[in-house]
Amino acid sequence: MNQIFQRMSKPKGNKTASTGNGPVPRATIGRLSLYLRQLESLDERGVETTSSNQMGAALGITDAQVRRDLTYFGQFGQPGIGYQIPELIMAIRQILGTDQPWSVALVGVGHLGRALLGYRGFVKRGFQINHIFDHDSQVIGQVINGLTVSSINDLSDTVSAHRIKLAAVAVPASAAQEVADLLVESGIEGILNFAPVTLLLPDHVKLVEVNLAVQLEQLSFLVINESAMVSCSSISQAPKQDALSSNS
Amino acid sequence: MNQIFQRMSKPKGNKTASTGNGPVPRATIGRLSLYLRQLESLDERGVETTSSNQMGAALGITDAQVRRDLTYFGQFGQPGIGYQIPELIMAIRQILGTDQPWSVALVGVGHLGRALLGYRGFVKRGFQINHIFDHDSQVIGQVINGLTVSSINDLSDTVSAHRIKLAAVAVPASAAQEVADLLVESGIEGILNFAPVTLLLPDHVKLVEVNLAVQLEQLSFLVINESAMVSCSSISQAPKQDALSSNS
DNA sequence: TAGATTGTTAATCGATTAACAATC
DNA sequence: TAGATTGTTAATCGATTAACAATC
Repeated sequence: MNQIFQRMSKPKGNKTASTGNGPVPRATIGRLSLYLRQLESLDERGVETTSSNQMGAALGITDAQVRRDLTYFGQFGQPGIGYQIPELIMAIRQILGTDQPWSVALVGVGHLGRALLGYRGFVKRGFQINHIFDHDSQVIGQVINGLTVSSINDLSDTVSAHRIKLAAVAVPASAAQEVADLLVESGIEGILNFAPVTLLLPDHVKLVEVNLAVQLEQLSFLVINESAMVSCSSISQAPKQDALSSNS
Repeated sequence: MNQIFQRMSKPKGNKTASTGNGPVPRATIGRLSLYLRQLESLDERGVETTSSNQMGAALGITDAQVRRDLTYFGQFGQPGIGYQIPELIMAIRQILGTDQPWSVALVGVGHLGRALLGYRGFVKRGFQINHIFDHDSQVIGQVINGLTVSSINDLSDTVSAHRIKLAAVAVPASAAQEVADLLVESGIEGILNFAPVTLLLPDHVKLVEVNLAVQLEQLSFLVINESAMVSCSSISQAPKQDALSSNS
């Protein structure tokens, strides 16, 4: 069991948690994000309590799945009552690591980069883009959303000086591996990659790929196969990787 | 068996295909996109033949998985030889429905919309954004990437007149459901949704959600759980839906 | 021929769900 | 109390993989 599991294992201090729970399915993490969004929406409307049944219904999954997903991390509900929404929101944020803000470096300030800069969903979830970099001397020095574009040459110093852990890579495919190498050298811990290339990274640097062409191909497949699945969220499913609680 | 399966079932005309193959796993479709990207890359370098072993190694999956994925749709290889790359590329394109171009309507021409407009990966994969719409009268009439921004009021007429099947929704969360309703009324068949809301759509309209906050939360989870999985592509995994070959 | 690699089966592995005692 | 709902187990379902005969 690693840090987060220990931290979350007895949130109510009333039971021994997750004995024999086994590894966390990958899909569970994606669903936790969706639970969180749903819970935040209920919270904004002033709802104070919910049930696994209600949460599942909103996302098209079973109540058993919701409860199972949560119990990988502890016990958050009250039998007969359900879940206290503010409490569960805090718990899920802690599990996902968004109970504290993350500073994110953005590399590549084209349209996609600017879209990410302007995306309020990031800030809302505790991700703050604090440093932006580009290769293009025409762009360097520009101020966008209150941030000055730095030269890619400064990336290494800035990332290591500020101990930035996360980066979003929004550069052309041809430059992505080079940028990734720079980030790795500078001590980055996780990369969100938008470039349509398979990045090669050391094991200790985590990677999430966002591949828009893949998403659109999923959609065209669904459309031409009328009988196929109804919808499809962006919960990630990796090419076979170790299960979540296995060792890296 | 539906259209595509019949079409693909005997690509080499030499065997009875996919008897008892069962439904196509959802993850298989996502991997087909990745195979395609890998194959195109090999093809560009002039490589003519590959093997399940080579393809799997490039994506970190087993050779058995690659072969299994392909045999849901037919027999594309030669024992002892492997796969002819150009032939397999064509076959996968046909499976995914990208052997013919798709016309895509884009709704919302903010930074994200512009990023999508400029994304060469779409065109390369046969997706062409031919119509763009926005709500903002300041933006309507502007020419972006050779396309004139139309009023959202014209969306319905344009989509139905041109029988456009796919749309990308890149509007704020608050407007997304309204836009989706408009698209559905106009006869759209598939929606790629970038707005962070759960869209409600009739069953016959397919949906793929791209949720950037979810992706970043996956990344932060991975980073704070050092022992977690190494990486994570954007192959979609839905909250439980029907399997691919089941009926809609 | 010997070596390589496919397509496919059966075995394994992992994730989801139904069911229910425990609890409020 | 009766009704609701949890946490958890065992059963089910689905996806991956090892192994191998068939084939080039």
